[in-house]
Amino acid sequence: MGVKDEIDIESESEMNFFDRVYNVARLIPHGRVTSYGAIAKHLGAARSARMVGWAMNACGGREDVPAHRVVNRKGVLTGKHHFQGTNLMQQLLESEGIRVIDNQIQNFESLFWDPMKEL
DNA sequence: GGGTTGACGAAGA
DNA sequence: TTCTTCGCCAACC
Repeated sequence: MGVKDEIDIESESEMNFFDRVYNVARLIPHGRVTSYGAIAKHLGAARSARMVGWAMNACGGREDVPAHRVVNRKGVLTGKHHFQGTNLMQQLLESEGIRVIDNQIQNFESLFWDPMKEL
């Protein structure tokens, strides 16, 4: 029986960077948003915020990954162009009670969800 | 194999 | 204070 040891996720550190990004993104509660840098920082790569964005691009259109809840540090929907349609990202956020004006999330600081602080 | 790009962010001038 | 530059690392040309 030791042929295949159950590869349990003992530690997230063993996971790929992309998977870890998706894992955190899934934890974002509805009606809340976070930033790429916050996720990167939580993963221990504070300076790899770009990789988080790149990971979202690689996610494709996976519903498990609420990429629309991830914006840059300013609360601007910088990646909305990567979603289907022109303002799908904004509509998804507004659908959760988040007000978005001109690609800018209103009351961003209050809606901000810090994975390090919440987790 | 090397240079550029990218859904970012922090630090420096 | 704003503007510029660097870092980060994977993917693309």
